[in-house]
Amino acid sequence: MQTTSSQPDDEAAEAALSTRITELEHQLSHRNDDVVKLEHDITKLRKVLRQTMKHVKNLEEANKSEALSQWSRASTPALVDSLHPSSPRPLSTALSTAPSSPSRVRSSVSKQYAPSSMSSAVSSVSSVSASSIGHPFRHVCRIYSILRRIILTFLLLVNTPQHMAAVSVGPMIGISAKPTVSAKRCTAPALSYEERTAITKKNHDKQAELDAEIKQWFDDTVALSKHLSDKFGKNADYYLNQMFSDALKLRNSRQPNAYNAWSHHIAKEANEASQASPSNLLNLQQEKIDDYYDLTEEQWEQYVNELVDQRQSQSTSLRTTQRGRTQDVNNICGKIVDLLLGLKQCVGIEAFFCIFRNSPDFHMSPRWYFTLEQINQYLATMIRRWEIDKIGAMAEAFAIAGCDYMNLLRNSKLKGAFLKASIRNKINAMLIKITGNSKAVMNYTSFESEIVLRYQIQLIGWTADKWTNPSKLSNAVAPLQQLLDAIENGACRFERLASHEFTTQKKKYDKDVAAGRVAQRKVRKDAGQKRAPKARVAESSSDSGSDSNNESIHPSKRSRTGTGDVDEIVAV
DNA sequence: CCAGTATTAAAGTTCTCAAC
DNA sequence: GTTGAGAACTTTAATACTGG
Repeated sequence: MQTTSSQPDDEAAEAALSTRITELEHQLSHRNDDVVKLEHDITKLRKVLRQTMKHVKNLEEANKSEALSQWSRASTPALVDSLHPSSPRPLSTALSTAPSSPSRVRSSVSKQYAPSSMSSAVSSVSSVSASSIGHPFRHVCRIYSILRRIILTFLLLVNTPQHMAAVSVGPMIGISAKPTVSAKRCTAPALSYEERTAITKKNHDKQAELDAEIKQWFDDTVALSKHLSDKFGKNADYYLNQMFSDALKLRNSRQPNAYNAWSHHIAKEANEASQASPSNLLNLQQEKIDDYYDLTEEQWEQYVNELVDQRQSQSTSLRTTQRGRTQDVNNICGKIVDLLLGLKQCVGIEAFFCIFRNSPDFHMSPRWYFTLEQINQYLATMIRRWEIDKIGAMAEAFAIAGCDYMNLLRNSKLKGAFLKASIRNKINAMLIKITGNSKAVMNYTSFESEIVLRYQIQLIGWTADKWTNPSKLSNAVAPLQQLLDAIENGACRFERLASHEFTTQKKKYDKDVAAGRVAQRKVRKDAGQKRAPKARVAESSSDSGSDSNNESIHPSKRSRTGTGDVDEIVAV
């Protein structure tokens, strides 16, 4: 009987033992999984730590704040995301795009004057380590705390004055405002424990109510974006971007980081593989996130360069269609106008611009913009031939001609006039340069006395057949072009006279003057004579209109009729 | 005395015209 | 269309005068 009674006991014990073994095996397998995960995460952290130490070296040599910012942008979000492989989307994306709680809004505002990227990175890491990560990741949290200490050390390094790489200096003169005297704070009332608890509860309730209201507003907004998406097409995110980020569109684009560059690369590959429909980037990122961590630094750099090239191509490549070009012009004009008006408001400026085409393939009338219409009216009054239609047309014609003036000139007369003007301008510029006198003016008639002896310089390499004012040279193009070339390549130039050369030149000049070989400026015909009183002069001037034969009256200067060849360039 | 103004001549530039 | 001559026009410098 004992045997029969003990046998079932043994069987029960064996079954219980078997169950216990199964449970233990099950727990062990879970623990093994945890260990594998832990090892995996520790490997990733070591990799990040190595990169961090490398950045320490870089920071000692380069712009520390910039490098640190780039590092945090490139590495930290990916690191945070890596610790939540089960999350439906990367944590960094979720953190940045999820409806912000009021407390998060406050913290972001308070950190905007700190090194923002690092602050946010540290807070992200901190929040992850403190709350979200479960028991198996306790070791990871410890390593996180070490990392955080390293990051904080970086912050101190960067913010210490002797490590500043670039210093912006404010204005030398500041406007001194009346200092604000802070009011003396009242002494806090003595409250009992119950009263404090009640106040705390009241504040919490108020905050919860506010959070609920804001959440409601955000949910409504998201619902509206979905409604717009259904009604007008396009993704709902597009409308959220329109609502929240429109003002940011004028800002410069962000520097591409390695994660974004890799994302761009895999999306491009996927889209090229399946022409049918564009792939979902978030899904792609989750599927291939392990590939990202296996990349070498060279591959990171390669992907970043690829993205930079792509952006550059988008911003500067030739638009192939008329519509694309027109849209581009419209967009850029709108942005320029916005920027100028912003400057006008913020700084106090007025401005105008003219945009015109440089290719006959693109059809667009020259566009002018004035922040103030009166500027155009004033210029039209004060400047002869300020006609924006003509100026725009001339600028356009010049640009289309490849910015080569000679291509625009129809005949040798115009070409000669242009070459003479160029010669005059360049000789005047040379004279100003060698004399150091910004008001020096070339004198061809009295060149010997007014230029050579006055400034102790001489002009060598003059190629024209005779020495005279360029205006009086022949309009033949070839010799004028030869002279201009000589001036441009330095063969024709001013040179300083040595003292003995100057003495010789001076003696020769004096001799010529004595011999009457140098034409002197005529003596005024009224020199030494008393003139009529001013009142009488003014009176006779006022009568000039009725007495045009009065030779004592200075003839009124006639304005040019403006019918010359230069105006005809507009018709090109 | 000196700054401002008016007048004039000379220098420099642009335009017209006629010959080729 | 090109070229040269000269007229027409503008700019600059020199000179003289006025009035504070």
